[in-house]
Formats: sequence, C-alpha cells, structure tokens
Amino acid sequence: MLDPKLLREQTDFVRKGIARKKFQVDLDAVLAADEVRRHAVVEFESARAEQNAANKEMAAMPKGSPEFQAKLLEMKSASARVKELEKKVSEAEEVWKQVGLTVPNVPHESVPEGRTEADNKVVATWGDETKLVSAAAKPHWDIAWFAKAIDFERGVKVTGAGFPFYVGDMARLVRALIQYFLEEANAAGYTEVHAPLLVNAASATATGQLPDKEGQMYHAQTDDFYMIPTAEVPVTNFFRDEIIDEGALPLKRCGYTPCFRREAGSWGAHVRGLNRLHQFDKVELVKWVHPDQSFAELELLRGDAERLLQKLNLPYRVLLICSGDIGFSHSKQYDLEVWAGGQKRWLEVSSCSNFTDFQARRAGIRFRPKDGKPEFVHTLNGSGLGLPRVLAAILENNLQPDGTVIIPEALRRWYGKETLKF
RNA sequence: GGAGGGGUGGCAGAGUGGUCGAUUGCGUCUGAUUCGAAAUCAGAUGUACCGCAAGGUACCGGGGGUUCGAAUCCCUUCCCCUCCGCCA
Repeated sequence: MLDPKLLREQTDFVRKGIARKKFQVDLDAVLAADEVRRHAVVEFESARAEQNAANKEMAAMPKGSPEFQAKLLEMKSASARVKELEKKVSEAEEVWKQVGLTVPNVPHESVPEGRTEADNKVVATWGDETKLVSAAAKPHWDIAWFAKAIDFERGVKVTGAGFPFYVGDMARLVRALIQYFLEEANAAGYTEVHAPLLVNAASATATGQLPDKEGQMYHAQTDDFYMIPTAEVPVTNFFRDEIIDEGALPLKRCGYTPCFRREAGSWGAHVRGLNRLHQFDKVELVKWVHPDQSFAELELLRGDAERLLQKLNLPYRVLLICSGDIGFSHSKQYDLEVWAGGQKRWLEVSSCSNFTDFQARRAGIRFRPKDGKPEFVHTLNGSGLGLPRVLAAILENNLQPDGTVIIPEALRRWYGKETLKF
C-alpha cells in the first residue's frame, strides 16, 4: 500500500513513478475516494460528538424525569442518523481501501527506464560461461540417467505434472543444497526460522499475494488456507501488526521451505525439466530495516545471494530490473541468473528486492524511533537461493563425458561424495 | 469431533448498561532526594484517523445486532485453556 499522504501531497511524483512502471491506474479515482472518505468521516464524527454530549447529559438526569423522556425521544432520530453516517463512512473506507490496493509502489530513481525484460540492465557478471562449453554439454533432461534421478513420471502418477521425486543421491544433493544455503545464511547473520507452509488470507494479503495473485496459489478451501508460494509470506508476516524496537534493526531472517505455485498459464517454450515446477525448494532471506538504510541493505542482500553462486563456482550475471518489468510492490529489484551450460541459457535463481515501506504498510510492521511516533520499517527479501535451477546448472555445467557430475566443493561436506552418477 | 471456561493497555489483572480510553499493581520514562546508586516520593507513560489549530472520533480478539447510550446484553466467527474421544 502506498502512503496516502504521499499520494495526496505529491501526486505528480507518484503519477510519474507509476507511469515508469507502465501500470494503468486511475489515480484520480483513488484521490476522489480519499476525498469522499474524509468528507464522510468529518460528517459522521461531528454527529457522533453531538450524540456523545447528549448521552452524557442523559446519564446525569433522573431516569424517569420528563426532561429525560424528551431527550430520549430527540436522540432516537439522531441515533438513526448517526448510524446512517457511520455506514457511509465504512462504505467509503471500503471503496478507498480497494482502489488504494491497486496503486503500485513507485520505482526508485536508480531504476532504469524500460518496458520489458529486454530492457533490464546487466550490472555485473561473474565467472566465464564460455569456458564451460564441452562435448558433454546438454540440457539436464537429456542426461541419460535423468529420469531415474529425478522421476517426473512417478510424480505425475502420485500428484500431477510438476511434482517430481528426487531419488537416491539426487535427493541427498537436494538436501546438501538446502543445508549449504542455510548455513551460509546463518553465517551472514540471518536467523533461521522453520515456518508454516500454509497461511491464512490475512498473511497472503499483507505480503501482496492477495488479491492480485490469488490464482497462482493453491488454496485449501476447507480451512481457507493458502499454500505458500514462497517463504517470504510466513517469514515476513512473523512481525505483522507489531512494533519492533529500533535497536533490533536491521533484523535478518532466513528460512527454508518448499514453495507451491500453480503457474497457471506460464508454460512456454523453454519450460522443461527443472526449469519450472509446481513444488520446489527455496531458502529465502528477509530483512526488516530502518528506512534510511534500505537501499544500502539491498546491495548487501544482493551480495549475500551472489556469494552462494560464487562458492558453487557457477557463472552468473546480475540484472537491474527496469521500471517496466519490476514487480507491483517493488521499489528496486535485482535478479541473479545462473548460466546453464547445457541449455545455453541464463536461468533466474534469485530475485532481491527492496519494497521500501509498501509491504510494511500493508502488513503493519513498524519500529519506534528513539523519540517519536512509530514509523513503518522497510522490508527486503531475496532468494538465497531457489534450488531446482541451481541444481540444473550444476548438472549441466559439471557433466563429464562419461555421464558423471562433479559436485562442487562447497556441497561435499553435506553430500558426502565428490560425484554423482546413476 | 464433544463438553465447559476464557480473550481488556508492554505485562499482570479489575470492571456485568451511562460520569470508562477504562481502578490498581508491575514495568518504562522524567523530576526530587543522593557524591553517585539502591530504596523512597512526585509526575508522566497506547494506537490510528479527521482537523491549520483548538479539539474531535474510533479502538476492551474480529464482524454484526439490541439500545438514547455497550468493555458490559444478544448473534456469529477466530483464537487460547481444561476435560473426554479419535489419531500421527
């Protein structure tokens, strides 16, 4: 949610920001709804004030007295009017809230102008992907033993498409990756949390999945719970409607969870194997920071994610997402893309974003400055990292001619061996 | 799943229709006292919205209702506790 005062007082600034994002929003309707709401509030509150004063008088009168009776009669109609005005207020507030939810966050000034993902800027590259080209290179799904190691067909039988089984050493490798990501995050100062995988509607709304992306989440309708599309949802909501001590900032947490995404309508040409799944594993990094620090903290967050790929020795590049491709709630966003040498494509494995106060406002997460009123924190999050595509890159980049995959040094402590083969 | 009890300010815990945004205790902050501290004493101490301001309004888990008036009565929903049942 955008600051209503910012919208009211710096409408042009907001309008320009939204235009940069290429979102179509009727800001005038939002402003009008705000106007209507405030008018209704004033009307209701003055009527209520009168009523309260009269009730105070009545409280002091003897119950059966004629003056009491007279006042009672008089207040009966006033009461009806107050009720009506109150209803108007709640209706106006509902409208205002609904249209308010359609207003996206404004992009930071450092976000490059652009329309689509083609306009994203490569701001860094690491490693030399050209060195990986070898005779053995092939997409991971074409590796001879792939179907044995990651069993999509059994997954289809048991659940449906996009819910594979990882078998034997492949399952062990998945576990090693989770362990590696979590240990690295812990070392970087993120406190680990093990979170609920189902959340209620209030939580999904606070982080912005509802109402916009309802169709992308699995919904357990009997109990009205949503299966999390990312750990961001439960982890961020940990502090929902709370006031954090300023001294506790920046607050850093990490969590491993499976993620569930319906991915309705997003299957295209390049979606095969591990590139897109309905259930996948991910470690998420989340920060709650002082507003003055959030853009500096974004750089640190990006660094924390990058280091994970470096230690795995996987070439990657960093994209600064352009204004037209950035998310609804985001102020600034970097994507990390790993090189998959078999597919010869860059695969997104992390998205690091600063939401400024947009998410905190929705979620009611504030901090108390030394002397003064509570203020909204800034929230950030980033994957650290998503598993399947990292796994794909390892399989493709480290594949030897004899079908053996060399396991990166950093994982061996948990994987327990140097190679993978079926 | 069944039966019962309960959700009040940072915490504890009063309040069963009006003068209650709410007694009191603890905690926290400020001041006095002290060389300093402890103890003691005095005062302060929720959040949001509307308003230039004075001030006003809302909030006693959430939503709805009764009433001139609701923390208090009714309905509904969520959560917690106790007991019984079932089960990993």
